[in-house]
Amino acid sequence: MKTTTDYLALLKNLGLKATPKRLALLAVLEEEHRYLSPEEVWRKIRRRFKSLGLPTVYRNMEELERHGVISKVLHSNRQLYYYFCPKAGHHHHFVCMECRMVEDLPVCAVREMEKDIKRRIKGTVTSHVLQVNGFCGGCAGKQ
Amino acid sequence: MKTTTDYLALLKNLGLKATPKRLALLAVLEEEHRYLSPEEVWRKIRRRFKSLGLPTVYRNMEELERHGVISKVLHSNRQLYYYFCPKAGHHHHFVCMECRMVEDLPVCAVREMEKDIKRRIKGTVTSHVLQVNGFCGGCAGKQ
DNA sequence: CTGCGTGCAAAGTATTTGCAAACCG
DNA sequence: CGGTTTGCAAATACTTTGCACGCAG
Repeated sequence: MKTTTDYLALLKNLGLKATPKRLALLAVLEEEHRYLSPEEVWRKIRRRFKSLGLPTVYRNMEELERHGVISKVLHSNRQLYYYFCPKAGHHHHFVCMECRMVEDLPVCAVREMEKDIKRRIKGTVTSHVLQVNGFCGGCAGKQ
Repeated sequence: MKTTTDYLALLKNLGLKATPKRLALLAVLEEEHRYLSPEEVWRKIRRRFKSLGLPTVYRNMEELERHGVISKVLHSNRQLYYYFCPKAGHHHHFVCMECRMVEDLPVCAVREMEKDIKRRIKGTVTSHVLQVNGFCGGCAGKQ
């Protein structure tokens, strides 16, 4: 749990203005500790303001993703979902398909594969996508 | 390169009717050896028939993907792209961001991570997504 | 024949864009 | 004050759906 001051500093470091809407967006995403779509975020915070447009939420989430504050979650319906990403540095995520909880996975096995891959493709690797799906402890029990 | 007979058998095994349109779709996807969107496939084969609807291509590609004959490629624009997947069994892909070539990666690092992951999340892992992006031998040289 | 496959037209809907007004620093 | 940020409305465009007809097995 972060304080408003933390978010202020976070945004300032990125050269982004700390508007009330950005702060609310960040707070909701972090509190939930689950991935949310722009519309879901919008539903959760819109009433706190006299007006809040859905495009604003889309734009802010996209911006924050570019800066690595939040990260996209892959979903089979190919819609946009984001997760507040507390961990810095390279890592990946486990995503619970039931409750949407996301957990950081500090290990990255792809790094270890890269030498093999480079030899095989005789090219360069610039990025990779990795996400592990399943059921978290709580949800696996209920199955 | 497969023959029409190969595709006939392939479709039969899946319980799908071997229509001329399905055969053309499969042949194009395999020949290209690159990922293509439904619309791109449609453009390439529509003139061979007196009529061919884009929805038909969407439906067939979705169906073939379900049966594991072709596989989805992740793209930053979140549109649908498919790749004809010659390799059977569990594997992942290297995708060239320049020429769209896809190459099978027989190694799966995630399998090795799973024990670690399961301990960490105390849940169950049901699936994972892994894709390596970069530039293939030919395209890396041109950069 | 008989049920899967397809064409066509139409809907759906998440996401994006443009521009003027509001606001943070 | 000056450049961001936002609201609103509208557009975009990919993808999906419904239904009647046609064709593969």
